[in-house]
Formats: sequence, structure tokens, C-alpha cells
Amino acid sequence: MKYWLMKSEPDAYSIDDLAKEKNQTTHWDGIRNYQARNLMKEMKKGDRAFFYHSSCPQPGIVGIMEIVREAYPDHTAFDKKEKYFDAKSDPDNPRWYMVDVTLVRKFAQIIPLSALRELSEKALKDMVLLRKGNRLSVMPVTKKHWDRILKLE
DNA sequence: GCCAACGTTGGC
DNA sequence: GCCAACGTTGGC
Repeated sequence: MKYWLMKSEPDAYSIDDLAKEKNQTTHWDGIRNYQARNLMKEMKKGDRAFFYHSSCPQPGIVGIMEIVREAYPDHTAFDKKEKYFDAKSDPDNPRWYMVDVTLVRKFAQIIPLSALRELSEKALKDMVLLRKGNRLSVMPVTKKHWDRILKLE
């Protein structure tokens, strides 16, 4: 089993939105970055992912999700009415993919980015999220880092 | 709102 | 293939 981190702006879609979904499950659509897409294609059913709130007053990890369906075409790229429509994605040869995720649990308290940064020179050294200039919205997390982060809860 | 750090686009 | 211009992300 692998571990991941997936970002979302809570104004657009928060962990509470996920909690309100039927079966607390949704498709993680709208990824329009090749590196992030390629990582999503590596995801396997049963993998775990941190839900991360970005671009908000308190960025940080707010809970845990599980991958319940492996990568399949992101149909929102085909629909002109969708925000993430992409004319270059052809239904016969889709450019963008998404996975389905379900909520495992929401943390009682957010694990703020600032708390992660405090460990960036030690236990969380080289974590992708903490790398300077990091902009990836989907990224891998090592088991070592995953376990250490859970101790911050 | 600012700005660093990328990623993408398009002319050559 | 190079690279300047432009757009986006995301913390602060």
C-alpha cells in the first residue's frame, strides 16, 4: 500500500464537503497537471491519502482518505460547461484522469503546515510538500513520513 | 496584494 | 530545441 497527499482549496471543496457526500465518496476531478495526473495513475485501490487544505487562512492536513477506484478518464474535461473543460482532451484518447476517494476520518484538529515545517529539517526532511516552490497538487508520501505525521494528531 | 517558483505556450 | 513571455499555485 502506498501513501499520498492531495490538495484542495477548502473554498472550492473541503473535507466537510467530502463528509457530506453519499457514502462519503467522491471523484477527485479537475487535475490538469501532467505530473499530478501521472501520480494519480499510480494509485491503487486501498492506498491512503492525506486531505490537505491549501490557499486558505490555515493550510494543513485535515484528514485521511482511501482510494476506492483507480484512475479513469476525467469526464469534466469533455464538458464545455465545466470549469476544467479542456478542448484538447478527446473522449477517445483522454488526457486527464481522476480517482475515486472515500473519507476514512477527519482529524479532530488540523495538522497545520507550520507544524510540519517545524520538522522539515529532521523527521520530515525531503518531504515533497515542504520542498521550496512545491506546487504539486497530488504527491507521494513515504510511510516513514506518514507515520510521523500521524503522531502530530 | 505580493512574489517566488514553476509549468505552458508559441515564435524562431 | 531554445527561451522569453505569460499564467498559475500557494504561502504569507
